[in-house]
Amino acid sequence: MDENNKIKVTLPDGGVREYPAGIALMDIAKDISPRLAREALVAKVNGQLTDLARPLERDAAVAFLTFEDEEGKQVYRHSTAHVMAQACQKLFPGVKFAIGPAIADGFYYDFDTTEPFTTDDLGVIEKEMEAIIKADLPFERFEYTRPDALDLFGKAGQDYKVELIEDLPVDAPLSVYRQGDFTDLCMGPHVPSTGRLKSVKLLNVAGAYWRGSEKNKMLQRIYGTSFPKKSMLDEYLFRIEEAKRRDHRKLGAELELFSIQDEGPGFPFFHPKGMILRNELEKFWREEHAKRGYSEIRTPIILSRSLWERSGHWDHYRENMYFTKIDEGDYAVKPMNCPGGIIVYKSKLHSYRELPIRMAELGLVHRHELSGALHGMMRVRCFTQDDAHIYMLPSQVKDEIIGVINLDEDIYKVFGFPYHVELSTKPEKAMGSDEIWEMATNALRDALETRGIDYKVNEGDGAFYGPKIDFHLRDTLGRTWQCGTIQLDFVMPEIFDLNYVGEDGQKHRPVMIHRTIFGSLERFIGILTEHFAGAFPAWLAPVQARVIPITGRHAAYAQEVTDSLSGKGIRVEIDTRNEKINYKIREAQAQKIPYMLVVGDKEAENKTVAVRQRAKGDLGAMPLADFEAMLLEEISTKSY
RNA sequence: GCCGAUGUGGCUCAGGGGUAGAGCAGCGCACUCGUAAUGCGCAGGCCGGGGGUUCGAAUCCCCCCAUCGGCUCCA
Repeated sequence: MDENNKIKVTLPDGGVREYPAGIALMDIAKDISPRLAREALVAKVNGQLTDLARPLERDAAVAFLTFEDEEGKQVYRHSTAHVMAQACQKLFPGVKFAIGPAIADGFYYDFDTTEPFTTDDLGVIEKEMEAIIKADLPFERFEYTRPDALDLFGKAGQDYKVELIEDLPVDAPLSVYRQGDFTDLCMGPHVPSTGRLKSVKLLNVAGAYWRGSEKNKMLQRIYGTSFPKKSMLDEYLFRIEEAKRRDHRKLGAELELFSIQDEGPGFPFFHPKGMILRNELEKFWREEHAKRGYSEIRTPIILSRSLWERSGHWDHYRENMYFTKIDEGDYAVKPMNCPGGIIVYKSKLHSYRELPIRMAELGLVHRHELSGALHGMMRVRCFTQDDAHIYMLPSQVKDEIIGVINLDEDIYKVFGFPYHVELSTKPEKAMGSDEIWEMATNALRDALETRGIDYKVNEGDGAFYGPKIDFHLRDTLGRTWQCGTIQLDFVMPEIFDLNYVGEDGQKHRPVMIHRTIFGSLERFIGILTEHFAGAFPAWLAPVQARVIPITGRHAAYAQEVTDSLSGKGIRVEIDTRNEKINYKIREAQAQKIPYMLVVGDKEAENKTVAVRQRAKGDLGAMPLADFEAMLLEEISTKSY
């Protein structure tokens, strides 16, 4: 390239600048502004993330990314992961490196070590990282041929890197990054030098299987995060602490909603207040389903082994099931409701005129989840699915799927939380031919596209009998949990020889949908608790109002108010304890009761109540009847 | 199930080889009070369970169990 050649650089603001060909991106940043040079972490050249040290040879659109940009942030964290790996290389000679990506809010790196890391090691590693950062080592990029790279990492004993290279396409370009004495296979890009990294915090260690398969060796994963400013790190750590305060397990105990006890790991207890919440949800659910032409059934929890053999659960789901013996016979506790529901369908002959049949069941299922997987109400070993099975003509499939999607959206809307949708395809352990799976998967995809819903594909994650659309909700720490699901099934109707009588008087095979909206009452209540931080909307609140007499003198009027509210179907409590008003309010606030009704001399005299709303505070006095009307309206509209 | 951590009264936590402490909650008494903690007193724990070391174990060691954070799995 001729030194005298000029190239044109187009910046995001549309401005065009000329530079000599071969100029380093960093020098362009410096030319634009010293501040940009200081803050830029990486460049985007024609949409391609690129190290700042690399030269620019021809005309290009260039953008400089800082920590404020999502991609800049990822590069920052990824570079931090490399620094952590370098620290581990020094502290734990012989350690092997697997992968170390940036993730939401941080990064991790997986190591193969002779001794597992302990929490104490984190501090030591952090110290070493600080030294590396202080040394301000440049991140240098090198291109390698495949044989050279294999030789480099092979000689270094880096088996995982060798495996990674072997799995790359033969003609793929290989890049290697080096800072100081640490060399890693990496696509890059990276920040210019380790000195760019400021506030680093290693958060925890965890075992993680190589390539995510439990068949592989368990590696040691260290999670951490990093920020360009200490204050940002502190704020992040504070946010995590904040989030823990909304943890449904903590709130469940504090608000006396539910609990999990040592006597029943994974088997939740619903306490009186949690039952109110649950019953309200069920009531709402029944209303919405009745409106949409669903009937409701209930099937037994224990059914014979032969049924589970026929359904395929025996072959595909046995390790998750509980078994029992009755007299001489083998039985299983149901892990799913479908076989029971199918028996109901088969109990009589069906005409094509009846279809679609939408049969719902709040079914209690038991599944043996791995002990380490249990998580509050989010993952338990017995739970109530708000299940339904839809039996339909092949021609009705698309409309029925869309109908379920609409129901999902309508119901989630009432709670106002965000969700995302995934489409899961055929798993390894599956029943049914590829053609059937293909057809079913296309039907789901088609319905999603018709409704214009954004979704992500989750390969191999379908149920063993069919592909599915999943609705994922977010908990307070950002973890997502599958709740609603729509599973299209051509397999069960076949195995169970389901049929309906068609127009032609002949038997035909219906198609089935398995679906849930809440997913499970338990998980949904967990999500709901965290979403509202325990401050449930009035229609769900276990106690909707608490009457607080100022002194014992006002107990009679307080009782009158309580009786009146209670007579109108409002869930109300009275606090006649011999305590000061501040104390009683504090406690009612802590219980997140939507309304506190303070009554003293003035209120007793005027037949009013002094209303305090848990979020808005003191609303002043109003006639009791007005308050009742207001609250009843709030309840019936399910406002939040 | 796997890796790491944790387990002390209802809750939050201190103690760390010599036989258990605080605050809050609970109970009793006094105060009769106007929008987030009135004061005093009382009661409450075989320190997750089982083994071992020791004259002596909540404390040290081993094995379980449960929980927390991940991995895997899933509603």
